[in-house]
Amino acid sequence: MTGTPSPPTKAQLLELVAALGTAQWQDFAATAARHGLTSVQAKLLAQLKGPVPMRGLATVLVCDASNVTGIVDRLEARGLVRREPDPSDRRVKNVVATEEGVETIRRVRDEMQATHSALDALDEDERSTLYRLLERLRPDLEHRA
Amino acid sequence: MTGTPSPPTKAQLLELVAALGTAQWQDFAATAARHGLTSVQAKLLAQLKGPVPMRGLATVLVCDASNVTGIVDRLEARGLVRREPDPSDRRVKNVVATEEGVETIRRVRDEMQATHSALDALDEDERSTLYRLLERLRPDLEHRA
DNA sequence: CCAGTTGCTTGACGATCTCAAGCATCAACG
DNA sequence: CGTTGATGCTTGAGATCGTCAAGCAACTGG
Repeated sequence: MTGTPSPPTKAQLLELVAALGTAQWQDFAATAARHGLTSVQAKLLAQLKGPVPMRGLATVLVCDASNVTGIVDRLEARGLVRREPDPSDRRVKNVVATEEGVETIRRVRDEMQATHSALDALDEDERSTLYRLLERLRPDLEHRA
Repeated sequence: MTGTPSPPTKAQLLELVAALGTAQWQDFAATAARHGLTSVQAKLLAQLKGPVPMRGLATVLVCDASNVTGIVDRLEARGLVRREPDPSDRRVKNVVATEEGVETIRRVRDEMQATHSALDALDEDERSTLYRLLERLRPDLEHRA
């Protein structure tokens, strides 16, 4: 009954991965927009588990430091983020999410309905399998970029 | 030997999917940049299997039609794309990739090294499994957005 | 103390994005 | 027909995002 189910070409798999990445990004962007955030602002906010220096944000977001200045400016103007001096290096400014910032990004995560309902389509075993496969892709994808 | 390998929470899976989507997008953007294209220009070019009306591009890219005008303007100025009148509706302009445009986007696809080497880490069975799982995610993710 | 490096900001400029407004064309109805 | 409304595309204004070059402050290693 289960002969070989015609293995996908690398190109097909690549296209599917790209399509899903795009769809998830749209879901994220649309959800963030409902909270008055651009997708980049939401992405930055999502990095703030603790205090992070501007330079660190630029590295994570893979962009110029001067770009981070503007994004943090706008988030700070809305009270979602705060700049704190670094006690051990006076050049550094650490960015911290305010309570409102934390709450906002938590809501965005919770309200990504398309993504949530997609993952609900899988049972626990399937999620485990998917997780293990994706974990194998991670190192190559992140280090060669 | 293979007890339950601690099933990932939905949040963990979600984070992993997001991280991989981002990494692949970076790979795509960096590769496109080597050919003098922005990521958005490359993405638009990737849609052109045949003639596509401006409106259709706006739908696929999930953005305003006026935005497409500018992107196509720049691609056209570089000879990667052409605007053709639609024979059955004089309002419509169909966008077609020139030979150079086709060749350029083909190269971008071929040269996404991070993505290719990541997929090479999987054998054929694993790719089949991954493909089937991702296909199940697709409908929910794309339609609810 | 001095030279070089690093962290952040500013300013200039281009690309992306949305919205409102405008023009041309189509489609439908009387 | 001809008017009315919807549709496709472009233009212009204004905000955000992104880079680069330049500048200032502060750290680091002699």
